Amino acid sequence: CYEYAILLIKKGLAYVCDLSPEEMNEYRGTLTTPGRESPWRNRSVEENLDLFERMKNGEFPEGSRTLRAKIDMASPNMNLRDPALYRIKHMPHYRQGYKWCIYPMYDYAHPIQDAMEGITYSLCSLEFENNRPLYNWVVENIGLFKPEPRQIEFARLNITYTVMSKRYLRKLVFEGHVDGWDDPRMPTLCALRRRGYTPSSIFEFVRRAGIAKANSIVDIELLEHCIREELNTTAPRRIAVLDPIKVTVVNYPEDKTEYFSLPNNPGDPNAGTRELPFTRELYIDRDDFAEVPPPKFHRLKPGGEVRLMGAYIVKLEETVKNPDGSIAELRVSADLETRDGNPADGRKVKGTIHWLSAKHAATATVMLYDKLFTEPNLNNIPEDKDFTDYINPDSLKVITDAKIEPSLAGSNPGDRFQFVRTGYFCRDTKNPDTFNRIVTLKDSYKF
RNA sequence: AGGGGCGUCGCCAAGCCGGUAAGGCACAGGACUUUGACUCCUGCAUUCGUCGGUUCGAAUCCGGCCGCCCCUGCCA
Repeated sequence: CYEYAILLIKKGLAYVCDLSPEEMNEYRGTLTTPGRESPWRNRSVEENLDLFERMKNGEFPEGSRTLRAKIDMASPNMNLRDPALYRIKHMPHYRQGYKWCIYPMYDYAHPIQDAMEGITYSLCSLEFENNRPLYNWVVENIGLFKPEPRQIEFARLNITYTVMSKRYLRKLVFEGHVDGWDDPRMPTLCALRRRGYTPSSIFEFVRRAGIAKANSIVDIELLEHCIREELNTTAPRRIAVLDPIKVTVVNYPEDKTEYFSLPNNPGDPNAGTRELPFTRELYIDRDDFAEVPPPKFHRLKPGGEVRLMGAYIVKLEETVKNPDGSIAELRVSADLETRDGNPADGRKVKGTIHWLSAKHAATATVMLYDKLFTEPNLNNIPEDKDFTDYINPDSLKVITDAKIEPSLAGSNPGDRFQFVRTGYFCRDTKNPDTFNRIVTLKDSYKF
């Protein structure tokens, strides 16, 4: 950059200006009125060269002088009103230490660096559109770049219910609203990775969202759709009972253990199967039982039947309660003829629920992540509000005593599964005993 | 106010050297289902910010207006 600056000085296209920051601001004019030329604008090439050299060597204090491009103080584009190219900074240079005291401005260094790196299309976001004429000015007036780099702008990605700017993300981390840059609720790549999002699902999301110049905010549902779509074909199904209640199969022998074979992916026969132990004492999810069922409730209810996935059809016989009224245990009877199919009498059982043998189930911690904010568009909140006012208090629910099927114990950190009827989960890489919910399954059932 | 951009379905987004509105997400029905998942059908802009002009014909060309974003750092 330095050599090219010398070149521009020699061409009479750059000059050392002694205006103070305040003066320069005043000379710049306003959006509607032209600026005035600096009194130092027409120094000789020799003087400019000498002063620039001495700026570099640290002879002048910070803020005393700048190297400026000689363009047009009356330009309607403020960036072209003799922008600073170099300013003095008395800070240690990464290689020259305190012997080097000048540093180039972004607008000057950017096109040069692009050219040196062989960049032909320099992509950036919309707010740099006004800088493009200056980018081109540098490229054209240095005139030495073989493929001349070109700057092309496009709109940055925004997603509903989250923030994307570094400034905001930084605040979330530093104020402790999240556990760090890789907190699985963050939209950072390291967080998405920890959450369980695959690179391919993110690529697919970005591809479908598209690239354009309109400021926009993409529905988070599109991102979720992309990871569900991928994991539906690749994630092995497993059973986890997040909020367990005890179920006793009254007509099943106390000391018997049967193994049922469940598909790893019902949509993909090649995915194989795994064995799941069945005993008299089971766990099912609290959500799958209702003492007073809402309409169209296809799960366990008084007098009703459900299919235990991959096993028997079961009928609720009795609800045992604790003294405080809470449910202690559900007692059901199994139709032992339905192990491999439907009942001979042709009756239809609508619901299928997941279950685990109490004796065999392992315990795990499960992190249920939800949207970090309650407001879809954080760029659109009232003036007197801060974006942190909209943080979702329920963005994380920790379950410490979830029951998981035994086979999950042999999985590795980073492995992804579909917890059947619940969602997609990823074994955490930082805390291997926990599973992160990547995304829920779609659920068309409305209470 | 001067300049630079942008405005097509709830959210994205093709189309834009004129020929009569792709696709995805979301949503709503239905089929299938030992995941209320998946899959599969079906529906979802007579209209392209708006007004007017040119034309046999305009989202596409022309003009006015409206709305939103960016620009007055020796930040990036």
